[in-house]
Amino acid sequence: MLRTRFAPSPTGHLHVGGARTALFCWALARRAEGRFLLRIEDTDRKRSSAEAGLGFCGDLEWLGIDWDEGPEHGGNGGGDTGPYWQSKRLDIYAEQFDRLIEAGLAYPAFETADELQAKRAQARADKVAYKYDRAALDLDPDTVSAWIEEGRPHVVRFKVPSGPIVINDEVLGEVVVPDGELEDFIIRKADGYPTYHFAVVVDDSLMGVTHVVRGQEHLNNTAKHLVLQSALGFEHPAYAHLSLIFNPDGSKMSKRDKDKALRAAVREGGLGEPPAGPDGVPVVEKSVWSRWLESKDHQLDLHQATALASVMGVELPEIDVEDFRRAGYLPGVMVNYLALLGWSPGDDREQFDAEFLRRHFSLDRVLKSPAKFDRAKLLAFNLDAIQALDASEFHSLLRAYCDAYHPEFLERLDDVQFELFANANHERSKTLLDPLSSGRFFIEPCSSLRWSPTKPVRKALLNGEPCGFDLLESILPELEAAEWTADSLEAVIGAFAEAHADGKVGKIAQPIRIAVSGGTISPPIFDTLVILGRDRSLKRIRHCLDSRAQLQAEVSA
RNA sequence: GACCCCAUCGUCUAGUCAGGUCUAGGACGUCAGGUUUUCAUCCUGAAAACAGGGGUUCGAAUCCCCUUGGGGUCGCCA
Repeated sequence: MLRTRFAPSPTGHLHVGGARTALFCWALARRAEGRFLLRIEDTDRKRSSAEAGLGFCGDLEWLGIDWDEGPEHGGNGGGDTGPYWQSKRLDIYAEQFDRLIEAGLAYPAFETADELQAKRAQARADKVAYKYDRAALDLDPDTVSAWIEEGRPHVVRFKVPSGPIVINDEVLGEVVVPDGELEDFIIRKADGYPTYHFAVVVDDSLMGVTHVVRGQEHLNNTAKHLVLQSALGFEHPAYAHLSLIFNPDGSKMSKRDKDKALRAAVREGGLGEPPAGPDGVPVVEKSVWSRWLESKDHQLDLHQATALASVMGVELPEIDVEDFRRAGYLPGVMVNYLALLGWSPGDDREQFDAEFLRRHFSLDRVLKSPAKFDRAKLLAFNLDAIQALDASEFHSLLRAYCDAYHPEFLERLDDVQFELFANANHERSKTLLDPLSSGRFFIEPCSSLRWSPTKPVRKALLNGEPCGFDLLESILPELEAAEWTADSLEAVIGAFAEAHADGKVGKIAQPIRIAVSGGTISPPIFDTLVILGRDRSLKRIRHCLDSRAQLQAEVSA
């Protein structure tokens, strides 16, 4: 049976590259009626945290990617080839280490990380490629035993056999790594934990993974994994390396991009100290701050990063699935768009759902070349998907979205108003966030409205004869007398336009829009008035008329 | 620097593996018109690509080589 796995390290949210890998692994398994498993690669004791693991489980679920084996979460997971956290498989690795060492295929090495670092730096200065010199192999066996006896810290290195290594990749074809390219890489760290290379090989084999689908940044690692598999007597799984996803500028879209953006901003601003937040307290603790600046290995957590970005006025790049969810994209659109980055059905069809993908996905239609992530196209797809929704679907999606990210809309609009608000915004929304950012005026108090003399405002209120203010003045009594429904308001305003504005509804609609919203953007004016309600609408129009003199003064100034 | 990967409109791509039907198709974006009470939507139309050079072949976007360009990796990270 075909088995695939997605094996993220729990360092944060799921980013789009990881999401696409997971999606392809999932689709491949589903298509073949195989199994898809999730495994947490938490062999880095410094960086792993429990919450982060759960974070991307939620992201996967939101995308509709379910897994058969792995951490149990929301009905997914379980399985009998676990545990699915590498940190809980230490005894399994220990067994495999012993086999390798006994067979003479791995050996202890005593250089410290700092010593190795220095040698690498030296090699770079000398402009030669660095490779571990196998010094530990020349050590006298008695010395080695004595050192181990006395507990001297050491790593275990794999003795890489000579000869070229051939990778048969399902996407790239045959890739040959020439003889002598690999050094004797470390398979067990000084703290006893396996390195990625070792854990991944052992786990993939023991978990029965038949197809390894991962990003192309792993292509070089595959050579290591192949020789390790041979040494351990494991079968080689099939490999498929996916091309990278790029930012619009052509660099690799990376989970570290947010961190990079912040570092750049800090460097540019010449910040020595962590800046203070609105409450006067530094947004990042001083010790965290200096540790962060010391090394690129340290990243700020999401909370700190967001706070820092906000006080510095830096826009963090959207790279996590969660970022797009927050920005109001639909999960099906993300799946669709992600799938299109490197895969296509082969005809002109571009828009499809997960069901289509699981029926048609195959590795032989995966592109070798990298793809840039195009926000504009994603946005266009999101618009199409939103428009394809029926009114009640859009309404409930918008409600759920507000509930998660902008509860103030649910607090200040009652159920009837909210439904009207959803309906009135449906066809003009590209994202679930759109109606909220253009519709803030619906939930703000009337007293906070200000009319600034921008060009469109001047045009609608001050220009012409009669001008918008005049028209507002004269329609006000009619509105006060009107029944407050969209139909009746339309009739009243239509008739007014016929009588006083050359039959052009726009001439009166736009002044009203500006009066009640403070700006030039709103849903259709009749809907807007109904959502706002009679009292608030009339109050705002009067308020606007009251500010006529001031506005005129500002214009002449 | 060493090794590896990649190369069709600005972007995602179809076509490449099985060379001719390709005066290279679609989508997003852009531009020009049109519809519309604002914004958005919607409609019509246009511009826009086989990176360059050598081969192979009757014939090359498609096969081979070189160049150029882009990217990845080179951690006791994964």
